[in-house]
Amino acid sequence: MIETAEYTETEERIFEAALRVFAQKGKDGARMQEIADAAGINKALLHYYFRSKDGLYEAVFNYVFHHFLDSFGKAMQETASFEETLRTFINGYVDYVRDHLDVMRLMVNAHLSGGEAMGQRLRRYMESSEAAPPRVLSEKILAAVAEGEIRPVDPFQTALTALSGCIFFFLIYPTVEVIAPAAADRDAFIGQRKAHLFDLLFHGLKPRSDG
Amino acid sequence: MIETAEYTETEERIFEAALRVFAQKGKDGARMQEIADAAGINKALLHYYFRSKDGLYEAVFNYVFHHFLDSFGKAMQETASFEETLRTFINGYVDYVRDHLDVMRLMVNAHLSGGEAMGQRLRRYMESSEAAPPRVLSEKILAAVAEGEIRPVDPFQTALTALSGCIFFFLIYPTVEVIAPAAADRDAFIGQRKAHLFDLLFHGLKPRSDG
DNA sequence: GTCTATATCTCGATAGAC
DNA sequence: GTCTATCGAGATATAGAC
Repeated sequence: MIETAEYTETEERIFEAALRVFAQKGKDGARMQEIADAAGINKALLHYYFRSKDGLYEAVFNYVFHHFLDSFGKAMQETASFEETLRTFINGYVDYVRDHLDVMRLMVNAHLSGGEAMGQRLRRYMESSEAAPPRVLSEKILAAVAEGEIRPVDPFQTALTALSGCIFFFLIYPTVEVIAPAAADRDAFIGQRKAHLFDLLFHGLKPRSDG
Repeated sequence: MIETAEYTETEERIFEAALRVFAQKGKDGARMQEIADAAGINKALLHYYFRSKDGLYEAVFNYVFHHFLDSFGKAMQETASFEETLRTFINGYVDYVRDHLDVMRLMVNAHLSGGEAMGQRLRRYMESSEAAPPRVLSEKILAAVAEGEIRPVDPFQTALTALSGCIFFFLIYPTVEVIAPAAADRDAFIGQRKAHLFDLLFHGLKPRSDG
């Protein structure tokens, strides 16, 4: 569920339904009829509120795009130790994706079809966004390396690995459930995932005496 | 490019084209006309070879599904040390996805729309597949933990993290290119990624004297 | 096997009653 | 604002010539 304060109740119902359908089927694969059904309204109303399918998609995408990037960057910036930074990133991202699965799915779908368009959009947005969590993590890693708090690693590659670990398993959860018996209890599995990611990354980054 | 030995030359051209289009647009979003154009043939021929759009998608999906899982499991099983296992997994997976981007995209697309169907399919297939690389890695981790070669970690979570690190960045490469200047040189970036992943995971798994 | 032409249906979008 | 009915474009699929 996304907080869409600036919309009326009906618009919000459409919005939520559209996000769900677009996220799963993609822009081309989605059907206006399916969105209308999901929203519990008539198909004509979609066009009354949002002029066209393109218009509806743009509205949903733009909202989601900012929502996703702005999620919890500030909390990241306020962390004191690197340990806290890493923990905030992992818990924050995993919780965010858990609570906004379709937001993540829509972003992934947008990457699948038309990656260049994705790049363009991001380029425009990035100029005004300093607080995207992966960027903040990257900077914190750079600082921690300089302080000797962690081993000398590539900050961007490391942030990318952390990000992957937080998101990818949600994307392939149907497969994960088949392979791992433990994944049947979703909440428990997510908890394990957070703990594992922190443990592995923290130990992987800690300086070592023996080499 | 995929090796499709059991198909004629025309069928193969269709196959490749269909994979490309289905991977980017999804099953519903794909257009038979676009596939025909990409294959350099007439639309009617698609129906001559594969009865329907559904039939074509099923053929492509089933082939890709096995191709993806069988990729290099055997090489994994033959590794001696855990260090070699990890290196084989990372290099193998990264290279495989680099060379078969659309295979990965099709699998991701299938997860986005209709995850349950994905689970069903996988469940059927898994019974006859012992060599899927993540499974082999998971077993090797379990053995290495027992031997005291690496720290006591959850084998499945660890394999999942390795897998995420090898695949996810390809999926969001358009975004990666915008954020990381280094990603403009794709080959170099992929090399860095392999090195980073091995370094971080290996150090993260190594036993430590200091706790 | 490969093409052109066409039938059939589905989807996005609009008109118009209420 | 919300509905029913419908138009017209574009999609899958087939028929039939070569």
